[in-house]
Amino acid sequence: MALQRGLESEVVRIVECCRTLNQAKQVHAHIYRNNLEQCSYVITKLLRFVTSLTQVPLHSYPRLLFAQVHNPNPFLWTAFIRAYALRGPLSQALRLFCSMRKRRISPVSFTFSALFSASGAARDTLLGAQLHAQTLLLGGFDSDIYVNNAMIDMYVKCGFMRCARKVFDEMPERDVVSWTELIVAYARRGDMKAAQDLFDGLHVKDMVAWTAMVTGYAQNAMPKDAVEVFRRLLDEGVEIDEVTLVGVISACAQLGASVYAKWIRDIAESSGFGPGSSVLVGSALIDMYSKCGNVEEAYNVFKGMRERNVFSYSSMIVGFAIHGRVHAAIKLFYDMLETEVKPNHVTFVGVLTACTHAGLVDLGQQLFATMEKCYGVAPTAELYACMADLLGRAGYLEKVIRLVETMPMKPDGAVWGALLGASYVHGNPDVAEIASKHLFELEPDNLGNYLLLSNTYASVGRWDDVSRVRKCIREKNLKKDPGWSWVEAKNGMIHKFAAGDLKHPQINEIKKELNELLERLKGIGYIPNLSSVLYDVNDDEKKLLLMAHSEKLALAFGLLSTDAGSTIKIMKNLRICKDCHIVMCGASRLTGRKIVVRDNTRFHHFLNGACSCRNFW
DNA sequence: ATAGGGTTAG
Repeated sequence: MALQRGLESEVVRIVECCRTLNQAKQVHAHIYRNNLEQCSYVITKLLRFVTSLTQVPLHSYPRLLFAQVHNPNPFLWTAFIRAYALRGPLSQALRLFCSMRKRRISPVSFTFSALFSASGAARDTLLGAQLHAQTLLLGGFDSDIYVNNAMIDMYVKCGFMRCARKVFDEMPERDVVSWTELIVAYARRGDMKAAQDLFDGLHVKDMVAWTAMVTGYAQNAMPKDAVEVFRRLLDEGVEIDEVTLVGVISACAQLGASVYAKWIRDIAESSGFGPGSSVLVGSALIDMYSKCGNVEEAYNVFKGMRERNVFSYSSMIVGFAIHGRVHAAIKLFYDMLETEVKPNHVTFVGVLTACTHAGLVDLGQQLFATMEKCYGVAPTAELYACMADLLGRAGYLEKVIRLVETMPMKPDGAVWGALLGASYVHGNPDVAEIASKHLFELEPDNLGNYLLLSNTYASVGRWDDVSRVRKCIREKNLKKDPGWSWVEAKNGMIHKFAAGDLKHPQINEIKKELNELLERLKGIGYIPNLSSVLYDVNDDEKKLLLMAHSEKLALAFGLLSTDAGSTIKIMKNLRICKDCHIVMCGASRLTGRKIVVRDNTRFHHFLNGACSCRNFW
């Protein structure tokens, strides 16, 4: 007996060396020669290997392996069921499970965890619940930690949070995996409060649990909290890996400040996950640098990567596009086509955005038309929105309407929003009415849409319509998002300004600097652009309101607080207005400074009186 | 055996 066991484990060790199907078949012959072909243990190992080869159909050789054992034990059954559970069809996995039950063979916990995982992946709630009932009927499984964890995962994937929570609350013993599964589930639903409460109650936090919190905050647009959690994780001496880094890098990208960028880059490099060694970290850094206004450094990271994937290319293309480096974006796209890396729909979002910013309608249309046939990328709603923006901004409003009518999915807010924006730019209230009618249904509380419609009316002097829309805004009690701007001082400190904000300690100096700048600008022909004011007030009041725009305050502070010759970096939460854009152009000429403004969608690089967007935004 | 993963328009 002992001799037999020794032989079994020796053969199993040989099985574990298999790398190809042919090798597996040779080992199988060896198994025959040693009379081990009925041994479930050995065959289970071999079956696990051959079912991991995705090119081998399960009904061919694997099925033969399984069928030749007369009395397969639960582990062999499970290995075969698991293969179908993972690779499908799920119905076949169930059929096998039923035969196993008919033969009165008891499943093991692994059998259930495989089936739960498959029903979760298939979002098959009914099946999941039936299997849950089975575990209760059979008994003994309700205390099994693997089975319970798999059940939590299944309910979470199917969207049944309360069932998942009930399993969690009632299981006699939980491990860090059970906790993390729920933390992630709450974070994905946007409930960071619940996630944080659970996390606080977890006593043995490991790297994965910490990472789930960092990523959760980053994904819910709470970058400061993400960075805060990451700092605490470092303080506690928890190990980090590339997944942890990606979460916090994404948070730093949202913060958009150079100090955070430098801080996390150093940490990434010193922990051995620099862009040279990790595609994941490298791609995240590309996105971060471009969102921090440093597209050159983004490109340096890109060039320094040993391996590049679709995320690296897409992030870089999008980066070039939002910085107005249109030709760099398009060139990189064509370079990418020469590599093994296949573009996806985000790649096309990037290259189409680049076309939009340069008004390259023909190229954009051609790419959009051939995208699916040549590159296997099916058009998504986002891509239709890009096309609506491309055509609309170039003035082809009817083409956008035709595009919307023919798109295979229901047009979303982005598509109608692009059309409304284009109607405003081209002063077409009739089309603006069509777009806003849909937008008011899809996004009833989005003030921006009402303002765009109202301003489109105003631009052609339809004042009755203007007051009608304004009345509607009042009735709905919609409030304008306060405009904020941030600017980096010399030491990397971030200073925040609201429109008309007088609370800054250096406000008097700032006002003086701004007034002087505006006077000098008037000397070279600057006239305040009163149509940038969205309020119905007299011209003097409009001039005052314009002067108080947060980006102008930020600009003045930037001029005061940074060295002559250095770049001024401003971030803002709303779209930059025409008047501020004119002022930034002029200021870059008068002061010789480079000014970079990140508004809510893209970057403007002002240098020597011109903007990288060529006044087209 | 089970948990954490980056790029997206107006």
